[in-house]
Amino acid sequence: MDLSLSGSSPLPIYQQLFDQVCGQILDGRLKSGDALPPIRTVAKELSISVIPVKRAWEELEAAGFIESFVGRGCFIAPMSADKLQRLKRAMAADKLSDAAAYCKGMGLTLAEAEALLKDAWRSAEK
Amino acid sequence: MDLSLSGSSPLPIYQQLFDQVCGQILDGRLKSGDALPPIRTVAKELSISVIPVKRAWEELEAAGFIESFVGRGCFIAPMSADKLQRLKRAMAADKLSDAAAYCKGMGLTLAEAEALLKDAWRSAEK
Amino acid sequence: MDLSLSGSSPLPIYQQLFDQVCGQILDGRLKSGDALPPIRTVAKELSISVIPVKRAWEELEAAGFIESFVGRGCFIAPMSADKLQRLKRAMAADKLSDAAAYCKGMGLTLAEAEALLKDAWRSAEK
Amino acid sequence: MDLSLSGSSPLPIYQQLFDQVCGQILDGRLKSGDALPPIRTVAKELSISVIPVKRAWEELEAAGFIESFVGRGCFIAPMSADKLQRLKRAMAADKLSDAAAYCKGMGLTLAEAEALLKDAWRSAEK
DNA sequence: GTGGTCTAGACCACG
DNA sequence: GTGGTCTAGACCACT
Repeated sequence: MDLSLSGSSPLPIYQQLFDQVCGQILDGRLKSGDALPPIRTVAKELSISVIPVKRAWEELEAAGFIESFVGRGCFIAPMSADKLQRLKRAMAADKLSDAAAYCKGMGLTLAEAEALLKDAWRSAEK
Repeated sequence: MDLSLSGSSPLPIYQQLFDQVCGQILDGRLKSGDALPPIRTVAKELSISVIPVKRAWEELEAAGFIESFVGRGCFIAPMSADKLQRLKRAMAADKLSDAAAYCKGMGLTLAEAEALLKDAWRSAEK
Repeated sequence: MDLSLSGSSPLPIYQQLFDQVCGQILDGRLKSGDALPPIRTVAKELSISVIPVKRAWEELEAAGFIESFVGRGCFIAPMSADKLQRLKRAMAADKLSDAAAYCKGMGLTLAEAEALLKDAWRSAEK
Repeated sequence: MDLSLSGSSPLPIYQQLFDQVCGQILDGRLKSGDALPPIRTVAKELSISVIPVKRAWEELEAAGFIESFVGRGCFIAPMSADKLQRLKRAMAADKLSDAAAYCKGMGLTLAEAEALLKDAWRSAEK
């Protein structure tokens, strides 16, 4: 379980943790039933207090990504591959929809937006 | 000059105001030389204090979008059509770049992303 | 705004606060737009830390009962009288449904349950 | 002896076990003198540790529902049909009383509560 | 002044 | 050991 924090990020710690765990579930690195490390362990490894870790885990639970059990730990919630796939597409569509609305508002044409998307895709690393 | 605030938005008030004025400049509703309403007027219309309005105007001036003259008011800064155009494309490209990186992280292909962009474009109102 | 804590209650502080504010919204003592007292004030009045107060307010916001604005305070969220009414009935129906399922499991008849409900209603104070 | 655990329940494991055994005694599936399965057997079947099972059995004994004999096992305690009946009604009345108080607090009338109870009764399966 | 986030401890119930 | 709740401070951005 690799987690890291960016001191330069404007996002709060708990948000960064949420995003990373969420990402690892969506991209398959974490699967249903996998145990998350105890919050105290994560806190110690990242040299932060338990509070932001706990908060991240809480929001993950509220979002249905994980389940927590007192005395046992936290686990990735059961989720069908199909549901995962739909979630991923929905989130991606959401981001693109935002961008599309913005470009339209700026007076760009669909063709221009597609060209920009292609450029961005190519220059995106990883 | 129509400005509005969203109570549900996580963005601070001054940021919302900045974005709206900025957007109206970029999409042409506000042109070089146009006068901005006095901050007290805006504050009264939106039922907020002058402080966030003042801050929004300040940041607009710092970003070069407006110019303020004590005793006369604030005006949209002169900007060549060409510069405006470049600014617009740059901001749109930025948004698309973000979305592209996200979709790539989610494992989507460029073709899938383009399809989603087209869908979003069609379903976008306004 | 009267809030109180029961030291003997098994419920956590934040839960007690949530229930009380929620109740005051549902029974009309708090109306849309009303300001909630600042969390620090509540904490001081109840001689507790800000944490449980903040948590209660957070859950109220997540549940859609209130809205919070940095620097301005927290306010009862706009909600139509109709929606309020529906919410109240839904919550009451939920409680009764639980009780009904339990009584059924115990082998009681509907008539017996109704008789017990009437008794309870009469003996309920307030 | 069928016992099951709900991962989504907020109740601790020992409590869930307690409730189920208690319920089976009250609804007649378990009768005076019946033997309870050994805690190790239950623990293995439910894939949990013996600790919560042991605790559930202990609380059942403390509540007078079962008797345990070292080396022989645990058995449902003798209880007159009359006492059982009274217990059942008392517990049902308790639940209904809670619900009644809640409905009253919400401003519902007795007639409305009865109507909701009837609805719940009909829609309750099992 | 407000709420939002955080540190560095602590105690509790549960397993 | 685990997570859940809490105290008593602190700093930050926003109004």
